[in-house]
Parts: sequence; structure tokens; C-alpha cells
Amino acid sequence: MAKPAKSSSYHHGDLRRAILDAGEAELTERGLAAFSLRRVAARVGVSHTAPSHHFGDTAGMIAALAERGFGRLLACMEARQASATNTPYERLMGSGMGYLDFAFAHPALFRLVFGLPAGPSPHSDLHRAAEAAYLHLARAVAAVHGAEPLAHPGAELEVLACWTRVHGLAELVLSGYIPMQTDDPNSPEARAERDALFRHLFEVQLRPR
Amino acid sequence: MAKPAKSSSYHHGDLRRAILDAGEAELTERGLAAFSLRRVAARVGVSHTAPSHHFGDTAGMIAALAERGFGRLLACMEARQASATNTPYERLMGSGMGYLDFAFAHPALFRLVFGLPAGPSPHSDLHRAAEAAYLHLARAVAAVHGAEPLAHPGAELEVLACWTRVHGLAELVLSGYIPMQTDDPNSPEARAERDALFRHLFEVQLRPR
DNA sequence: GACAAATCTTTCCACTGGCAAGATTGAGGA
DNA sequence: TCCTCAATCTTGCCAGTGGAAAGATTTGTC
Repeated sequence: MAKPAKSSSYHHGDLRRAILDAGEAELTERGLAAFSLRRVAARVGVSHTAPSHHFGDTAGMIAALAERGFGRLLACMEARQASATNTPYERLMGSGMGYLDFAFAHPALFRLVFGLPAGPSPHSDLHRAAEAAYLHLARAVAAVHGAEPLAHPGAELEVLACWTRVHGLAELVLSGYIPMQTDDPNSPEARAERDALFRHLFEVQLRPR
Repeated sequence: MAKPAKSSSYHHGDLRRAILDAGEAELTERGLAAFSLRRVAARVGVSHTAPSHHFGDTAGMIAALAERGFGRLLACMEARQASATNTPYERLMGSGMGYLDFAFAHPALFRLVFGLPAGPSPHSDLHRAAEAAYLHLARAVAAVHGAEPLAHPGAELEVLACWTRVHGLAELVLSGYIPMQTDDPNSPEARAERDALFRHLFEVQLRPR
């Protein structure tokens, strides 16, 4: 029945989760560049080598954080999709906006997730977490056509089109290269501004002549 | 008349450029995560504090590398645009493909450039380098309409649409989340594969019902 | 109750970036 | 020509980082 917290000072009880929590907090507070295993350990009140027993090395911990990140991304997409008007296209828009919500609610985690190599280990937890997020998008796209996910040829390309568009927007606004009017990126105003921009950019068409 | 190389072992003569070259090489060989000022200095054969006199600190050197990166990005876009069929739309496609060329010829530099905050210093060299690249794209888009760059309202949104699409594709293929058939990303086959995907994704339209 | 495995700590090492102080060099003025 | 001065580069130092190795503590299992 889970782990009932700690009984002594040794054997924390749920150290893995505690370290991940601390790591995520450090990430949002200090950013990826200043990320330090020792600081994370200190934050939990544990020796600086304790994390290595749960994650191997730094790369392992980063991967674990990324896996969590994919989970949060998926949650954001589902939440926003659920609150969308009940037409398939609006639900697809909702998923995209949820993608943006995640990027701006957890910028450093977003950068970390997509800064990692997608991995030559297609059976890792990280890979499965990524697959789940991709499938969510594929379903949303398929629903617009009233079809099964990834059914007809070219369906995958449509998914990729959605993905690249929302992802490019997220990256460039995060960098600051696309400036926003609203300062606080988590205010309702900022969200509305992003959403409108996303809708517009998603549909713009530059036609050959 | 420039700087005539070195006369002695002290006073390198063109150390700033040499350090940037070495830094770029280190970046491509070891990646951004393993980037080390000391290693760069050693590569040039100079003491580990020498770079600080030219760039201030690490952040300064990174910024200088990013500025160079924007230059290379612009060069790639111009080169590819120049070799495109002479219709405005094909020239725009060329710019986009040049963008991709840069991303895959210098992956770490690409990541570095767009990983940096766009900067609260709009008068820095970095900012001007970014502006130049943006203007190139704006001109290419305007030419499709036969108009002046950024003339009519909504023109900026069209530029952003192009930018986000090509950027999202570059990021996701670089990460490996969009898999490519060809292994070596700098082979002509890989380039052709990317180009075709870009053309397709650029034009896909998911229409509301 | 004893043994084995898991969990965590302590100690050590190589490496990193930045600061301070000193050495070397080139340029411009008397 | 010489001499001063600023620019350039080096040496020496320090705190901080990640990881390896070995030891201490606890839990689970027979």
C-alpha cells in the first residue's frame, strides 16, 4: 500500500518521487542550464549521491523528468480538449491549445522534453510516454475526418502537420522571437492571445500563385 | 589590414575569431551539454581565462556563437533560395529548405540559437542578426503576393505561419520524434526527403468540416 | 534470529567557471 | 629613441559539480 512516508532518517521511503518533485521544482526555478544534482539532493535533505541509486546518473534523472513531462503534456491536452466545443475540429484545436498551455506552464520542462534525443531505446518508459501523447493527437485528427486513427494513407502526414505547427509556435513564443502583448504567460489574457494566434496560424494558407 | 596572425606566443592576434571557431567545433563534436570554456581554450592553445577577456563570461561567448549562428542560418536560406526556380513561391520554399539545411548541418548551433532568450537587449548584435534572418523571410513571403515586405495587415501573420511551420519541423526531426528514412542527415537523399516532407506539411490544410 | 539485498552516507577525485594579481606585448607621445 | 600605458594573456586560487568506491544502516526473507 504505497510507501508510508519515512520511519527513520535513513530509508526515506519514497525518495524517487521526492527527488523527481524537487528536480522539477529546481527546473522551473533555476532553469535547465543551472540544474544541479547536488542541489536537488540537498533540497530533499539527502546526500548528493542518493539520486544515483534511483536514476543511475544525471542523464537518467533527466530522462525520468522527461517521462513525467510527457505525462503532463498529455494531461494538458486532454484537459483542454475536454473543455472544448463538441465538434471534432474544435476538439483538435483544444488539444493544440493544451499543448501550448503545457509549454508555458512548464517552459523548462518543455524544453527538456523536446531537447532530448527521441531515443534509440523504443521500449523505454520515455518512449511509451511519447507514444501516448502522439496517439492522442492522432485520434483528434482522425476524428475530424470521422475515421479511425491513422487509417487512410496520408493521415500520418496530417498529424505531423498539426504537430509541427503547434510545436513551432510554442518554441518561438517561448524563445521570445514571437513577442506577445501580455506579460505573464499564465494569465488568462495571455492564454487567449496565444489561442487566437494558434487558430490563425494553423489555418493560414500560402498558395502557389 | 586585418590582424597579421601572431608575431609571438603572447598576443595571439586574432584570438576572438579563433576561439569562436574552436567553440563551434566543440559544439558540433561534443554538444551543448558538454560544452566547456576550458576545453575551447585548450583547443586554441591558450589559457583557460583568455576567452573571458573577449566575451566576458560563458553567457557572453554563447551569445557570440548564437550571433554567428544567425549569420549561418541566413546564408543557408539565401543560398538555397538562389538556387530555386524563379517563381516567388518556389523561392519561398527554397528559403524554408535552407532553414532546414542549417538545422541539420549545425544541429547543436541551431539548438543553441533558438534556446536562448530572444533578449531584452534589442540593440545587441544578436538581436540584429535575428532581425536580418526574419527580414529575409518577410521579403520572401511578400514576393509571393507581389507586395512590399510586411505591407498589408496580416502580412506579419503570414510570415509567422511560414516560420512556425518550418521551425516546428526542424525541431521535431532534429529530436528524432519525426523519424527519417535516411540515416546521414547531410546526404543528398536526406535533404530530398526533408524537402518533400516540408513541401507537403507546409500546404496541408485541416478544414473545419 | 541471521543473512542478504536494498538503500543511503562518507570520502575522494577530476573537472568546471570565475576572480585576482601578475607577466608580456604593442601603440602612441615626449 | 625611449618611455609610459593600456590591452592582452597567464598563473594561482576558490567554490561548486558529477561520479566512483567503500562503508554504514535498514528492510525483507528464510
